Amino acid sequence: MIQIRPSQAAGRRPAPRRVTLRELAAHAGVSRSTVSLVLRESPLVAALTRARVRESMAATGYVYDRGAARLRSGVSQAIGLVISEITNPFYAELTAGIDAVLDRAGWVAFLANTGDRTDRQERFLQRMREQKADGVLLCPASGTEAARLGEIAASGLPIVQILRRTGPMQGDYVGPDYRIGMALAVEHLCVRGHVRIGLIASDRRNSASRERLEGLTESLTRHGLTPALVAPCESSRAKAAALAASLMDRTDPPTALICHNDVIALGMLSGLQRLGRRPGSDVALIGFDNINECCTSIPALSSIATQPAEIGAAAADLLLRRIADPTGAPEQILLPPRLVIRET
Amino acid sequence: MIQIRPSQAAGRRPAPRRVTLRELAAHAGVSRSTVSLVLRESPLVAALTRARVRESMAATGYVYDRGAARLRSGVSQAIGLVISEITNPFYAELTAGIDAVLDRAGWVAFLANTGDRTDRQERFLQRMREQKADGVLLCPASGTEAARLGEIAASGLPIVQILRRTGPMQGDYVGPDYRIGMALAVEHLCVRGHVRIGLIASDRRNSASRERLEGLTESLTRHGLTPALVAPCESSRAKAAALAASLMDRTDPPTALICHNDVIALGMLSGLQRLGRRPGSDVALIGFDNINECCTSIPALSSIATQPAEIGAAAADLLLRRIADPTGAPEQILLPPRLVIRET
DNA sequence: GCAAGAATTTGGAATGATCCAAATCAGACC
DNA sequence: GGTCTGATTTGGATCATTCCAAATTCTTGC
Repeated sequence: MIQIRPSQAAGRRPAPRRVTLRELAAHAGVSRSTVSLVLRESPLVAALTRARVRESMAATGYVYDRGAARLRSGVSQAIGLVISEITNPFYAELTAGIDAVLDRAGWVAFLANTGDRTDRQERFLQRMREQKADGVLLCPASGTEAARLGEIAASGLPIVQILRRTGPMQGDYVGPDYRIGMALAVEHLCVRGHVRIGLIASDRRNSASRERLEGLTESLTRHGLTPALVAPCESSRAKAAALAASLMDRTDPPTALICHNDVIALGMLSGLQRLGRRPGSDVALIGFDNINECCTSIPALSSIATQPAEIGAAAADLLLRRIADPTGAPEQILLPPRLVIRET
Repeated sequence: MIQIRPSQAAGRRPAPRRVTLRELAAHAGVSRSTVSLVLRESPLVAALTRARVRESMAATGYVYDRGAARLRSGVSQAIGLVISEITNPFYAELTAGIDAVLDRAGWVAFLANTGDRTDRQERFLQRMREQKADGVLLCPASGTEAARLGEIAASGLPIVQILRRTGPMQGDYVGPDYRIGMALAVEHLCVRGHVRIGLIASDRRNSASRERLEGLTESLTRHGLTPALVAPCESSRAKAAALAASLMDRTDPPTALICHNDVIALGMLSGLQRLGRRPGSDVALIGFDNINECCTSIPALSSIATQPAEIGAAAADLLLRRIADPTGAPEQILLPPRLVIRET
């Protein structure tokens, strides 16, 4: 797996050796230590010296070697980002929010897309330890064991979980408040007189699904109701569209559907339409996440807005704080969603 | 920017020091060099010795330090991935394709989202050099200067461009064959008797836009036609929807529209519908990229399929080859699109 | 039992930065 | 001029690995 001497290819272009800190120091006529202090913006060096070193940097085209620095200092300015399903637009927005914060702070992120599989996740976490990332933002794949994450965290790699949390929620976590989201949706539907409300759910083995279901049940209970149905569905338009028929064939079909996310809701939307049902009048339909597409679908999809970019930003922020202070008290940050009512 | 001693936080959890190769060697009763060879799967070591070292690895919980290895060997097994617009589903698919290849090969990627701005791109490329990535997959931001990329490549950081290419296309590049895509669409439309065919375009300063326009013009010329209109539009549903009215208000409105990408096409789709036009019968509408959403929009969007995951995989493949052999001849790989006709 | 050759194993130097304690420098004051 | 003090600057050790040439061990044939 680790390559030995990857065919060094007897450089025709002779791979122009980089200027090192040592050479830079010689060029500026100061010691290595002084240059190092300048690089790290230390206030210890005299203004004049700093200026001279800066000039030499420009003149020689010096490039800082963060890897070498990391070896001694222990800080790599890099984190891992583990996403379970990057092709879902929601995660793309989340990623953009994270990326913006990291860029501003001068950090970089390793990206991995697990496809919600624990083996890929495990492999990637291992690589993060090998690369000595300073921390990891993790949306744990369904089926991740809390104990395993505990081990990794204990080995000195701070983890902030996003969107989903494993086990007894004690570590750092940032995500939407799914319960409030469900409460908003249920409230809205009950006011309109809906009584048979169903949930198109997802994999029960992750907290994001469980919390949605619990939120729904609690909210319905407050109105003296129970879920009319709970149908699991993979997160894909096609699967959701296909599911529509079997739901509507029932003897007592639901009058309102809340979907685990917008991808499913949009699939359901077109599935229902192909069956000749008109979402919004025949059947109420509410998605989750409020991705861009909701505004332009026909009819426009109502959705519970979870503000992925803000969640990403808050998570990145928290991870950087945790890296700076590994012993601080764990934080659980829940961002309240809003309900965006459109035509369905 | 570079932090000095980020508040080492007087470890309560005492940050369990990692086992080093030296300690591992002692545990296994061999030399550092031998352990190093085992780690790199060298055939030089005796099977028995290898087994012993492997046992010790498991027993001590050793974690390879790729950063330290890189310092000596020069290979980091990490690359940079620079995307211009991650929230576009097309790029998300592309990223997934890249990620799959890298994962299989045991590499990791640094991710950056430039938002199509050259300053962010420049900043990120600088960080890649500091982190000593072995290479970069780059979708150059509009306005990127070819000379700048040349400099960077000459400094020893291999670059494979994806989707867009700057300047005289001489470096490594992987992307769809936009011209063929346009030819397919034009052919299809002309056969149906369309004569007034328009293009909803994008920023002209990148090759992906220029090649689309050129492809369209060439294909139309072969039919003795010229573009009925070329309207620039930002890559957003809302902007595209808003644009619809002004297009249809013309005295001689186009009967067919080809859109720069599906995001724009879907915005246009709903914009047209709100104006009371029926895409597919009143106006032909063809998108570009064939993202998932095309199948489930109502009416289903016809689109030129560019197979992002395959492009990503091919690009990652090429970059790994280029890293292994920096002196090889540059390759330009164009993947032929297919036309997927649906309801519009 | 020994030489030759192949198969393994090894220790010192190197990679490019930071850390740290100690050295040097510059003023201020007597 | 000498001493004290605070501000700068410095060199040697160190971080965890690989490289390389040389040393050691094992086979084989006579």
